[in-house]
Parts: sequence; C-alpha cells; structure tokens
Amino acid sequence: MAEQKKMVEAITSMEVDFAQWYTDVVKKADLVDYSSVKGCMIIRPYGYAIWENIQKILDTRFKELGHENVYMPMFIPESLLQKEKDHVEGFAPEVAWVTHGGSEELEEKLCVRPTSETLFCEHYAKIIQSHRDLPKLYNQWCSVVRWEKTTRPFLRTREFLWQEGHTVHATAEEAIAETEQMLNVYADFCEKSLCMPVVRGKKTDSDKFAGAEATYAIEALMHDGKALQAATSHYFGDGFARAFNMTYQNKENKLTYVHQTSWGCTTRLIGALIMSHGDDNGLVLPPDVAPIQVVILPIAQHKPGVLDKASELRDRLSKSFRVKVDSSDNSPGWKFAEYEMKGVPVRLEIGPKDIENNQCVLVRRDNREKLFVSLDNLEESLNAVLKDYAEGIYNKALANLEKRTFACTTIDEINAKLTENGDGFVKAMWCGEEECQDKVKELTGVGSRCIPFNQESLSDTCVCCGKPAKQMVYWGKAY
RNA sequence: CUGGGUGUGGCGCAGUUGGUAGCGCGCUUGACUGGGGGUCAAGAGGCCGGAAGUUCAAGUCUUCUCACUCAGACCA
Repeated sequence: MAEQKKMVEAITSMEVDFAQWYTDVVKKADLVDYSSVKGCMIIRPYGYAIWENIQKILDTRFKELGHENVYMPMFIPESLLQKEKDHVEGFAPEVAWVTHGGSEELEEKLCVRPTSETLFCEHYAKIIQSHRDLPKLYNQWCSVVRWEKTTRPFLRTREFLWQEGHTVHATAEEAIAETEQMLNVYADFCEKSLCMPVVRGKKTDSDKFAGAEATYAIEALMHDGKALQAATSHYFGDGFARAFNMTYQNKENKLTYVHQTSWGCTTRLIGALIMSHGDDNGLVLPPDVAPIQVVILPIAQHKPGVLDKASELRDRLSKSFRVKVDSSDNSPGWKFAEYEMKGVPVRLEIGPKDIENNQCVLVRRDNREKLFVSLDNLEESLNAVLKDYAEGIYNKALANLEKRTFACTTIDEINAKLTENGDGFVKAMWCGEEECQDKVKELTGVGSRCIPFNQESLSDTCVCCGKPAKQMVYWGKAY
C-alpha cells in the first residue's frame, strides 16, 4: 500500500539494518536527543515519562518490601574507591575524575561515581553498631558515570540514570534471601509491566560484579536475537564488610561482619522494551509504562461538537487511564502515523458519524485491529483491549525468545544453529572452567550470559572440552 | 583502543573538468480540507565541521585536525 510505504520511509526497516532502525525509532519517537558531550544523551519528555513510570512502579514495590530511599554524594575520593581491591580493578578503567575545584588542583582527586558501593559501605560502617541496627535496606535513584568507548542511546551511555539498592544484614542467609528476592522483583516487573520475558540465572565467576561473591541477573532476548541484561542483583558476602570494617555486635556481644547485597536496573530498560516490542512503524509500548495509554483523535474536528466530545471523553477517561487529545491541525493520517511511531497502545477515533451513533473506534497499536465500541461502557472496552494487548505483546516476545533459543551439545552444532537461524540464546552444558567459557566465545561468537535457575541436562559433558559438565549455561551475543 | 563510513539551512541529501550554493522534508502566515503521513499560495532560513596550503578563483584539489556514526574488544 502506498500509505504504508510512506510511513516506512521515516524509519529504516528492522530487517534491513536493526541498529539503524533502533536509532531511527529512538529519535523519531522523541525519546532522546544527542548532546554535545559524546555518550551523554538528552532524555526528552516522552522518553523521561517512560522512566518516571518505571520508577513509580519499582519504587512502590521497593518500599513495600521495607526499603528506604537515600541520596549519596556523586563524588568519591580516590582513597575510598581503592579500599576494596577487586572493586577498583573492575571500575578503574572507566571512571571519570575531577581534578580541579575552580582553578585549584585538588589534593585528592575525586571520582564521579560509577556505582556507590564504597559510599554506602563508609556510611554503614559509621551508623551500624548493634544487631538491632540491622538490616539496613537503602536504595537510591541517581545517575552514574562510566566512561564508555562506544555509546548508544539508552543501551550504553556515559552517564545513565539508575536505581541502586544497597542492603546490609546480620547473616549470610538473610543477605542471600534479599539478593534473590530483588532479582525476582525485577523479573516480575519485566514480565508483568514491561511484557518482556526474561531468563533468571547466576553469572559465571568471571562475569560477576567487581567485588561480589555472586551475581544474579535477568537476561532478555531482543528482536534481533541479541541478549540484554535487564537487571542484576549481587551478593557480597562480607568482602566489603572486611575492607570497610563494617561490624556489629551480635546478641552474644561479639563483633561480627555484616553481610551485604546490591542490586540495580537502569534506563537501559527503555532500550530493552524498544528492541523487544518495536516494529517497522516505531515503538510499541507496554500499557503500564506508556506515557500515553490512549490517544484521542478527533476526526473532522472543525465540525460542531467534535472537539467538545473529544474533551469530554478525555476528562472522563483520565480518571482511569493516561489520555491525550491531539487537536492539532495535522491531518488524521499524519496523527495515526505519529502515535504509532510513539507506540501509544490504543488510539481512539471520534468523528461526527461516531457521535451520531454513540460510539467510537479503538485501534490497537500492536496489530492495528479496529473495534467499534459503544461510548456507554468505554472504560470496560478499553480495559479489555489493553489487557489483551499486554498479553499479546508478551506472547510475541516470548515466541521470539523460544524461536531463538537453541539447545546444542557440540561447538559445531552451535555454529550451525546460529548460521541457520541467526543470533539467539544457545543452551549448552559447561564444565565450569573459565578456559572453556572463553573458548566457546572465541569459536562461536557467543559469550556466557547466565547459568539459569531452570537447569536442564542436555548431555553429561562440557560442550567445549568434553569433560564432565557441571551445569547448563545460556550463551549469547550481548548488548 | 582497532577497522570502515560521514561532515553543505532544523533534518535528509545533491553539487559535473575548481567559477561564488540547490532540492526534499520541516518551519512561518493565510485559505480550503479532514476516517491512513492532504492541497494551494506567499515567506523565513547557509562563513559548506575547523585550520593551513595551492590558485586570479576552493563546497570541490593537498595536508593536518576535530566531531559524529557503524562493526569489533570492554561494560548496566
């Protein structure tokens, strides 16, 4: 169709060039703009509104589970950063440093936080004395800086917004339970609110967070078959506690090290939903986080009564949904394309003919299905459409995940499956040796993503060396 | 950091053997329109990324720089 073709012109087709498609969508949907500092993006109102919705839902959930928000400084003295050896080594290559205050050189340079473990540790060491002070369940919403070489909007930027939870507990068991609980909070959020299926699992030793005893992650699969880590949750044991001298007196009056966790997710989630649900017409947003859930488009809006009816519907629906009326002078066709590009889940068309019949037209973003519904029970109709829509995009993403997950028992099979089907998750057995982990990546291009909680036994031997296998690993190319 | 690409109105591009900048979209004003990116009319908007050089003359040729971008390696 001619009109179809014209819409596609604005956005590069996914099949032609996925990276370009992503960049087109991100810019054309008004999510971000580039700034004059490489890797630092301007998150525009429509993009920021998505983040605010993500924040609202997660923040509520965190608080329900007893967490409190705090704010830590953005600067970390060099000496503080260096207290935990593995941690510095992990982050040193990508930190930005402040060396001057005004024109005076600082006595000790300050790092712009790449993450705030050290600040929390220093603070916790001061405020915790007794087992009665535990647990401490803190979280902060802020931005951090990592001086990345290659950057892409949302997926990898030098400054990014995130949330970092830092908790300390009396026992290892409690801390481990917290780590698992928060991973499940993220997984649940991704599946329910972002309509994005994820694989839950543990990172291999070489992939775990700098300074962690164990790192857990949820991995999602994008439309192009590349994996994206959607959130992580770390168990620190008492490693940082020993480095920062974080102790408490237990009930037996003995000084004891605390056990600690941290967990986080970032604006990268926005990139994840773009690449999970989007299509050649632009964004497709999950209702829970869509800044606009229903866009009302008046048709023949200069005819008497149309705009009034549109406003009336907006006022009425605003009680239950996030609604916008577009009464700009653009043509209806232009508006259709515009709000599809922006991924608005449902558009509501209302024109003179509809008003006469006490009805309106609902059109879903995901499949363009058209429904003529009565204005009398519009709320119910919308709820039903949104629910079905959310399930629809979840199932579509799940189908993609399943279609692109390949169980393999040999290196040759991995290469054959990937060549035949394109990128995706490879499930394969592993002996646990780092050498094999590296070799798999070298020979096939897919790296270890996680050791899933849902283990399967595909064979008794490591896909690489043939020695006895310890566990099944998900492998993939990562964003 | 390694390798490719691109820098010309806001955006996307054209610009021939060097001769003093043009198109589409967008924008402004107005009118008619309006159920899949409408039509017409009149406008506004550019030290051609930067520096040096060759030349009577440089968007175009030479050298050097800077920026962005894509693919790798590293990472949320």
